[in-house]
Amino acid sequence: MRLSTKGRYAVTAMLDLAIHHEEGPVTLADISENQGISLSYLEQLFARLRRQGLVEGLRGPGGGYRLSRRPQDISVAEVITAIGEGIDATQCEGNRDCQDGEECLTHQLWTKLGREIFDFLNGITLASFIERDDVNKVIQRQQGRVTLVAPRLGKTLA
Amino acid sequence: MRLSTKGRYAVTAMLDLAIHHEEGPVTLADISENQGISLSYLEQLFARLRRQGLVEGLRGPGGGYRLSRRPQDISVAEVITAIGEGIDATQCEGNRDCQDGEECLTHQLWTKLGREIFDFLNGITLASFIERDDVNKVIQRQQGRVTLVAPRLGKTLA
DNA sequence: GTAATTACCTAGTATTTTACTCAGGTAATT
DNA sequence: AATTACCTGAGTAAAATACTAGGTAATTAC
Repeated sequence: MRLSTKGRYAVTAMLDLAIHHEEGPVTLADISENQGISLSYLEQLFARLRRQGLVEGLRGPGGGYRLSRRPQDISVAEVITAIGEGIDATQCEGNRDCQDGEECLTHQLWTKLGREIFDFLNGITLASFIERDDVNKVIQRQQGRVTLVAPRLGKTLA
Repeated sequence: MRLSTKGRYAVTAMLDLAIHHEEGPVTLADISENQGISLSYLEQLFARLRRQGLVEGLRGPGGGYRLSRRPQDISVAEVITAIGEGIDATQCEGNRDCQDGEECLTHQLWTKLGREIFDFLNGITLASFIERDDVNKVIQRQQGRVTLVAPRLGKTLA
């Protein structure tokens, strides 16, 4: 289990989609502007998310991306693994022979801990995370603010 | 909250120390051989762990590193942050002004999730992780094996 | 139809991080 | 005094990160 800024981008972008799940697709341009991520980088991330079946793209005006499943059916762990951060990456990857014909201590301990972290993140869905009071308050505030200041910003925050 | 192979090295090395906590200090040379990490790289990691007060080094023959605190008083989260992976690393780091004078959505969502992951890992101590039956079984097996095959390997697995 | 909008794709690249190597220190034990 | 350990800093190859540039394809609005 790995966890880097790349995973953070993917998760927050997916949360953005989840927030606007009822309102139709969200364009990457909106997410890019919102979250300060370059458009092309987002495209690369979403290419993976799409190949993993987490999102679907809709071309043309009014298009964008939307979640393939309901927000309550997509976990944070799924998003992180979808962009390729679920790979174990131990030196002795598949090998059970990394040390004298047995698994090494590193392998055993880390795969165990990694699985626990995965299980933990697998229990957090996009919906469960958004539906909290504290997070919800921020979303409401942001929506109000941006609608007021720049209503043409797009669906992401409008 | 970040989590990379660097963090894995640190955590597994600390677990190694925790396993032999009753037996005196463990040398980096032993850990290096055990876990397949270069000695100098380990020295760099342990320099940080020492500065954070998680371990203490004992020089001279028979020396090595040992935990500063009891294994039940050191959490996995502490180890990861000690080597510098606890830093938030959002683009709008301390700034609450990253977007139009307000915190951005990314910042809010991720710091929230990051704190949850931290709390989770903070609940796992070196002792609690080792004392499980399944992990313990592996440790026992490894100790038996190495003692049999190469008794002079050192304290780490002997 | 045509033009605009959006997804989608490929290749290249600068920067940072990772993981390591080397070369020399300093300090404590025997 | 010799041994064995820790410490420091500089350098470096490989990988990951984050981005740039330039296309093609599908859909919508006119």
